[in-house]
Amino acid sequence: MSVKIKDVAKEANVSVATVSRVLNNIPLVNDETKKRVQEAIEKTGYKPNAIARSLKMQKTNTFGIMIPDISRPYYTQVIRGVEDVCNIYNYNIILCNTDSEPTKEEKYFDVFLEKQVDGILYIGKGLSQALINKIESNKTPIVLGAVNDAMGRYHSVAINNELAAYDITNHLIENGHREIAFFTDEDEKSYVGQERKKGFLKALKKHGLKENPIFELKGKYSIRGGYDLMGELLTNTKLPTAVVALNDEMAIGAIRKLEDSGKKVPEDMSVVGFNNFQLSEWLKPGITTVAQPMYDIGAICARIMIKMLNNSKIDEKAVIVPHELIIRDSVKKL
Amino acid sequence: MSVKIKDVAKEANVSVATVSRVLNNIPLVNDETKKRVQEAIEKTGYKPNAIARSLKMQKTNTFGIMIPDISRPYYTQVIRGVEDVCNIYNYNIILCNTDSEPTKEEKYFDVFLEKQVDGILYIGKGLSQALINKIESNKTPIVLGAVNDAMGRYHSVAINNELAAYDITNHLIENGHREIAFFTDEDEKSYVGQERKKGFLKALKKHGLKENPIFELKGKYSIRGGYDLMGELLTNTKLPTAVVALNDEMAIGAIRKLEDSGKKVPEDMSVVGFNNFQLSEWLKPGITTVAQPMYDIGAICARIMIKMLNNSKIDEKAVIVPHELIIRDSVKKL
DNA sequence: CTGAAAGCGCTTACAG
DNA sequence: CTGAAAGCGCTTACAG
Repeated sequence: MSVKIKDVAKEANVSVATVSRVLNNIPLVNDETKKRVQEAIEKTGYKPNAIARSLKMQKTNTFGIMIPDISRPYYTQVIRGVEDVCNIYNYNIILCNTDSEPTKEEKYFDVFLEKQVDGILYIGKGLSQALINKIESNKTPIVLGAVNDAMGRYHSVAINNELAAYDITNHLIENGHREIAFFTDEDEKSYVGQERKKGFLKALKKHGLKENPIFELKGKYSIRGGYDLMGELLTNTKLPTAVVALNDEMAIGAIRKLEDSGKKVPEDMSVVGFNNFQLSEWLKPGITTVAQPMYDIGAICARIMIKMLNNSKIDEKAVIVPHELIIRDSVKKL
Repeated sequence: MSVKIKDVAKEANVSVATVSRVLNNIPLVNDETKKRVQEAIEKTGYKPNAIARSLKMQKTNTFGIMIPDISRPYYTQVIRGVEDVCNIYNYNIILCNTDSEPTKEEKYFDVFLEKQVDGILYIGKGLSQALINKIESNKTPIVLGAVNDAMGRYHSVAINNELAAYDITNHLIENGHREIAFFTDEDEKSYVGQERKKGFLKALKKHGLKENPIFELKGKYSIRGGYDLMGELLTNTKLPTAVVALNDEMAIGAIRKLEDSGKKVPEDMSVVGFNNFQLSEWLKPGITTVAQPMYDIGAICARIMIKMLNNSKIDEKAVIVPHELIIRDSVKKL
């Protein structure tokens, strides 16, 4: 049996109330009593029971965080950011992989409530209506990472996805590209996918270019996904001179397929990605991409959450973090 | 205010004991009463409070898991394995990044105890003496993932690291390599590093080859680390024909440095890695490596933990999962 | 400055 | 089959 506060109290010859006070650094304890209690704690090897404390305090110092898939490097960095600030403020996190499936998101939301988390961090493609209903019928604070809330109801931290897509498309156009393919998410409801599509189209429009529907391909956010999509694209008789892939893994797959088909990047086709995957700088060709401050997104989410719990004032509801166009070698100047 | 078991009881006109019984599927409840309670639960939208339950039951259904760094892909897969089986059995996990630093490991161990986790999963380079002391003065079950316990005290799940290193070194030797460099961990205490070194030396010895201390270089388990190490290696006047890097990221970095120095892989030097990093098959050249079943390691760890908590019999203390030599294009036959 | 007591939201042995 | 009550290990308002 482990030692309880009662045991410490007995050892120190005081009441449990007093022990609790020294544990929580409540000032009005006599210095000598305090020392006696501290010695008793030391001697007994007492460790407070966080569960009991949570029940009494109605606060668990735990966040629930849902992400699509922890084995994807993008999310992994976000989580590290969250963890690092959580550690500073003594919060723990419960992690759930949703695979971006709304039913899993809903299930885990309920799990979080049962576990009495103090706040929920949502990272995913966007809130389903069912999830919004759950959020609304509940007072648990929520913050969104890597997505914005289209309606501006909840706190969020993300880059400006539309602008990011605009920037990289613009980069292509300024390098003389006129026919540009777009490799996007197979999930039409993806908020981020939609935003980037908007930015892509806006850049086209600004330069008087028209979208070619044949060049918009939907697939998986993976190397294999990009590889397959490029396979599809190459069946066309007319080819674009460049492709915008919605993440770097897709871009890597697309490049590999091009090379396997005897084509060179960027000589025969330019390919750009998104997210600045850690490997993207090491590959040949280095991949031109848009970097997101993933670690910061996670860290800021956690900070906002903690502020909400402390009822501190939070400056802006939707925090936009800066993206950065990273130019490497996968784009040819025409 | 959220609804409590008391509110449900009132609604259904029964005692809280009865509500608790239907919640926990304890059979001896009248069918009709049961239905009334279920309706009341539905109506009030009651969700049980897991914290209160944990306090009473002395069981949190939570595992603490410590890993070096969640942003490294190797660990990320392990975690996914853990999570997936935890979900099946309704366990949650609290995650901590230790960066393989013993002081952090010790700190988080205490955090886990305070949080009353039901079990601890240790993933790291090996147990420090201080950590062992903590484990011993405590009854919380522990299982080790990706490392073995040299003394056989604790349950563990890992590949046979010595044999894996032996196999891949052997592969090099059978391809005619006689001078082989070894890129290893800068941390001498790494248990895994030591085991692999043993296997490396054993393979050398078997073929009557001698170790060349100049060719053993210590560095970081990252692309940058491999890049730098290769830079160091290349300062020698005499060069090996092959290098064994202790992970694929290191191997990728080494290859990049070779290429940046105008050398070709595998023509000028062969390079092999470890772990079968997801990108290793997509690169040119494809990297010859040893695959570990990372997801399975995590999943099995979790299953063992759960068995321990149920006092089920567990067949073996140290589970060895199979590794696999994956031959791609980074080794030249001499 | 300190202690006795209530209460956080559950579960379960006991009695009926 | 069901309920009253104790208790899990804490914190804190209240009284002294």
